[in-house]
Amino acid sequence: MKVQKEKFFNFLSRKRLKNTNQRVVILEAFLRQKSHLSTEDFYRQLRKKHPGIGYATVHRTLKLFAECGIAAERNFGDGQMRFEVSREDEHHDHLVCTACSRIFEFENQQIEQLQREVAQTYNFQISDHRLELYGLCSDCRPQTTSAPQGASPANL
Amino acid sequence: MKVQKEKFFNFLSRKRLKNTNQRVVILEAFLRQKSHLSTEDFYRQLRKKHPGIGYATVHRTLKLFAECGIAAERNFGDGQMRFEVSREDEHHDHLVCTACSRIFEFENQQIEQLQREVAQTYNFQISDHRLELYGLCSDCRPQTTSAPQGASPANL
DNA sequence: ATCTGTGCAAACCTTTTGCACGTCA
DNA sequence: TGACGTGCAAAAGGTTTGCACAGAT
Repeated sequence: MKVQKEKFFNFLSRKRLKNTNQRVVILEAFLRQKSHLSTEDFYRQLRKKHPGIGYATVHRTLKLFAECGIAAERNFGDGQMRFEVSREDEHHDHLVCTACSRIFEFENQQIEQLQREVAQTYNFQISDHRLELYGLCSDCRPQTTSAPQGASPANL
Repeated sequence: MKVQKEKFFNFLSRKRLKNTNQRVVILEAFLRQKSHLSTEDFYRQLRKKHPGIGYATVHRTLKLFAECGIAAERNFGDGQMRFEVSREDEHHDHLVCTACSRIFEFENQQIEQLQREVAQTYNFQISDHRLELYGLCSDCRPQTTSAPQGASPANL
């Protein structure tokens, strides 16, 4: 996570932006964040430790993260924007459980390669892509083959 | 498109819903619609010929279409919901041009198969999926001819 | 000292809903 | 006739912005 911190601080000084206490707090909470939290959820979690912080500040800071490349905005169609830590060297896609709302990540080079081929067919220059599989995770699907590994109501 | 009409009318009678003039008008406009219009755009287009119709009616009717299976809701992350005609026998994905906003459809069975394999790996029961490739379409990309890949600064 | 950042509240934008009236069956 | 549908306007749910004060350089 050091890479991302440096990247952000470099971004700040390059743009003549200020390195405030709030930004540091939000940055660390963001990098420590487990998964794909919505701005709202992230904000609520943050307020537990830093009650004085404002939603707008969090929102604007997350936007800065996205602008400088350490965060990626995600939108799973539920009307909420989500942010996740973004690393340069890897791209992953998502499995979204429609029952418990948990989100799992996966990576598949074959699919990525086929996407490039599709793009070539259409003479399309890809800059980004998103692939999401919606359905029931192993904990939520009707007959779990083996033992459920952690019955968790999870988020919300 | 006859299939969809019948499907909708069956749906209406099955649910004891009424077959109003507005619903017919919206249904026909929807089936005639070329591409992935947002509710707002669809509504504006519809009002040209049917100025009396209300946004809420259009919205509720599109939801009915989705519920009965002749429409699929799409969300390309721009904060607007989009509806497209949905056929049972085919699934397609999208190429979204970030310059001209046009949306192209494609179908790739290999990718679909790989998705099923990924799901199996995670013991995930897929009910739906979405794959979108974002970038520049052939009309919008800098040089369509033979630019060596990588000569583009891309986004920001 | 200056210029940016923050927190609050309000604006915004799209989707959804309540309600009184109109319409289909 | 009675239940459902419609159109209007307002609510809701989320994101974004204006502004006056606070803080970083």
